[in-house]
Amino acid sequence: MTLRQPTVTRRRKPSQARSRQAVAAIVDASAQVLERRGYKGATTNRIAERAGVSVGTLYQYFNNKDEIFDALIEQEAARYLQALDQAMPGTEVPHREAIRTLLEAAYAHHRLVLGVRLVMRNLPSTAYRERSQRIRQEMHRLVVQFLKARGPLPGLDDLSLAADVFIAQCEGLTYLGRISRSPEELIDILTDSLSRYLLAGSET
Amino acid sequence: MTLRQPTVTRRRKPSQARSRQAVAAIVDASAQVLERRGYKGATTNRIAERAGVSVGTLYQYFNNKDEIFDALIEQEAARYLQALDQAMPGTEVPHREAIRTLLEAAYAHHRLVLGVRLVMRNLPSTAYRERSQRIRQEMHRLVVQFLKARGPLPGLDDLSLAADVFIAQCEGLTYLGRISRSPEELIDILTDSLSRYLLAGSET
DNA sequence: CATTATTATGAGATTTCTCTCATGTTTTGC
DNA sequence: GCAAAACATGAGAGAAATCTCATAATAATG
Repeated sequence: MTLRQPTVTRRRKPSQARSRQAVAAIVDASAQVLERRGYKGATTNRIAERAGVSVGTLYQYFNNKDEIFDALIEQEAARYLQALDQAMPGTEVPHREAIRTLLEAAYAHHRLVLGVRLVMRNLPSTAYRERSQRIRQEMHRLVVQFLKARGPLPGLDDLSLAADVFIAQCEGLTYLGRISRSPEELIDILTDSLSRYLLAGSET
Repeated sequence: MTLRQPTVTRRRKPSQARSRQAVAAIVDASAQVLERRGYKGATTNRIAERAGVSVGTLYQYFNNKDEIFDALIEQEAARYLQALDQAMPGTEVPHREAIRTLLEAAYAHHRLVLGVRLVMRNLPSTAYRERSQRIRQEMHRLVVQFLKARGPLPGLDDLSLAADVFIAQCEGLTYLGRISRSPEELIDILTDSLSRYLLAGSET
């Protein structure tokens, strides 16, 4: 009997520009198809078609369908955190405006975050938790850093707690965004809510 | 050419207690399998097995797999809203405690809400939006009613807006619940955040 | 410009799931 | 207690998706 290696990468690794482009197109296409047709409708053939390559090409670089989604998760998580990091306002910006800026950055990614999360729920639950936790921890770190940079806020002793409230708001923003008010309005009201929470003791 | 009726119910309708029990078991099983294996792993055979019936029985009452999830969505949405409605505290309860009570009710359902939402995202997008919107509207109505019953809150002119903030918090709670802090702690901090927002102008 | 390495292709073999149907069991009605 | 109606079963037909492989095209190398 032949022993099966776990998660063998028996696939080609792209070395030329052409193939790297193909891989990128496939991952991006997977996000689009996912968005349009849901998990059920996101077949490998459709993804390949949308990416403008053949299924064969797809399977040159991915062992199976879920590996594509794996790559998508990694990519989007990285992009999301990077966007937040870059949007991080300096201390010269007033608190309220700084909060709004971060919320805007979070909102800009909400569609993809949703798609990614949908996929993650279809992963084995351990892998899902591990990934979620990693992303969330990184986001938590960013927000704590943001709050800390703003100096001591009166009435806010536990920054870790405050960061969780912030993240909870971003989550809410993400989901409400699909159905109710307009993006601008949503960001308005959540800026308001968070300002009241974080700046309850201050005057600005 | 034969015209195909849209959504024909060519299935049996349960009339005996036995079959009604089977249908309920199937719907409940679908939620469990969904939770454990994700959308992809929720096959009709597995759902039937978990429900303790045969696939044949399953197809006596449902035209196809998605109809099971349809029933699940209806059931869980109804239960969720009903739970919120029943948990609605009277006006004798202090504001802060009343807020906590509602958040607890919302949290108690978060797992199922998550599962249901996962399914909904795999439905055709129009059906998805329509349902989401209906559920959200009902929830919005409940929260506005709650806020209105509590008399005029200083500094809160737009109750509809406040309700959206409330719902956003519930969403956040739901999602954070999977990964970070303990439920009790989460409810604590969100009670805090919401109290600060809703009661910013009052003294209680 | 010939040789080799890399990449691309898509028909279809294989796998997996959905759903049917012929048959058997239980309940109801009389 | 018997006929009819309702219900249950699960092997497997049919449908649908995943993934392979033999072949061809393109790029790199020297």
